[in-house]
Amino acid sequence: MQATDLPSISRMQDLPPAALALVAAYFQALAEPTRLQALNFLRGGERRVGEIAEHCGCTQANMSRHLTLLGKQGLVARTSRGTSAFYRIADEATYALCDLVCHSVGRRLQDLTSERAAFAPAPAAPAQRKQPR
Amino acid sequence: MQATDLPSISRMQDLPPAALALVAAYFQALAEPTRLQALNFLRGGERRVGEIAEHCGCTQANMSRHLTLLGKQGLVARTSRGTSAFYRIADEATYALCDLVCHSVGRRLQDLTSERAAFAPAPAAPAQRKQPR
DNA sequence: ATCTTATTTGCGTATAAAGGCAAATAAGCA
DNA sequence: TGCTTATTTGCCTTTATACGCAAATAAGAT
Repeated sequence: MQATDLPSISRMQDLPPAALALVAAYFQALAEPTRLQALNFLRGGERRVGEIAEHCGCTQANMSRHLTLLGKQGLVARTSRGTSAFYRIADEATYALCDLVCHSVGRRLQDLTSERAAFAPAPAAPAQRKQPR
Repeated sequence: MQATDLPSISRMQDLPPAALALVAAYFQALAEPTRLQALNFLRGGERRVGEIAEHCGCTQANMSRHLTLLGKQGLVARTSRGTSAFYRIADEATYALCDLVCHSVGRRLQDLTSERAAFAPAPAAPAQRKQPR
């Protein structure tokens, strides 16, 4: 039973400015290295908070917060069994999304690298850096 | 002439933790409603800073900053003609990316809406809100 | 050269995010 | 019940971000 008149919005162009805040919050959830690392780790399947924290090299408390945030954006889902809490990827779009960005970033990294290579034939001692600061 | 051994990384799984910071920065650029609105606007083609600012209802100074930030992540490109600066979408992935997120967000909005509808048959006076806060 | 328009930058401020640490909560087990 | 383990929450500090406003810069036009 469908509730409203939102036909599953598919293009950002169609969003009213107010709704862009939701999209921004979604991106915000992905805008943190530790959270991305956690998501990467969760590709291996459901994991406990402690495991994830250890893998990412941060405290359990912080990882708990990160996972809560990801959960609020629907990126991960939580199940508690016994005294443990298991998290798993909940939004399949995450994969495509991250890979898409990785492609863009990778391409840009490559551009920067070859650009730098063109300016500095000798690989050692990057005296005058050519990075975008 | 290809410079390095980076074969255009395509999956985030393959990224070393250090590189995740770059991906995070990319997402961070998209994690702001005004910037998303500006990107939306730029779908119509190249625009001046002033135009974009007006469309988004913010000062020119702030829009200039936003666009600079988007530029640093390779999302937009700049061309100056006369006394004006024109910006345009530079990363085609942006479209796919935003639409992907809009789909996820839209679906989630729909879920929340129908969930709320199930709990509160009367549309007025949301006394006990059922939002995720 | 001076003025005008468009854009960018500097600086101060307010708000949000992340992490450390300790305490609170929850679920099993002796 | 008391103990243990796992997770979450509260409080604080630090750092980053967004914005307002004024001043600086850039490119034309008179």
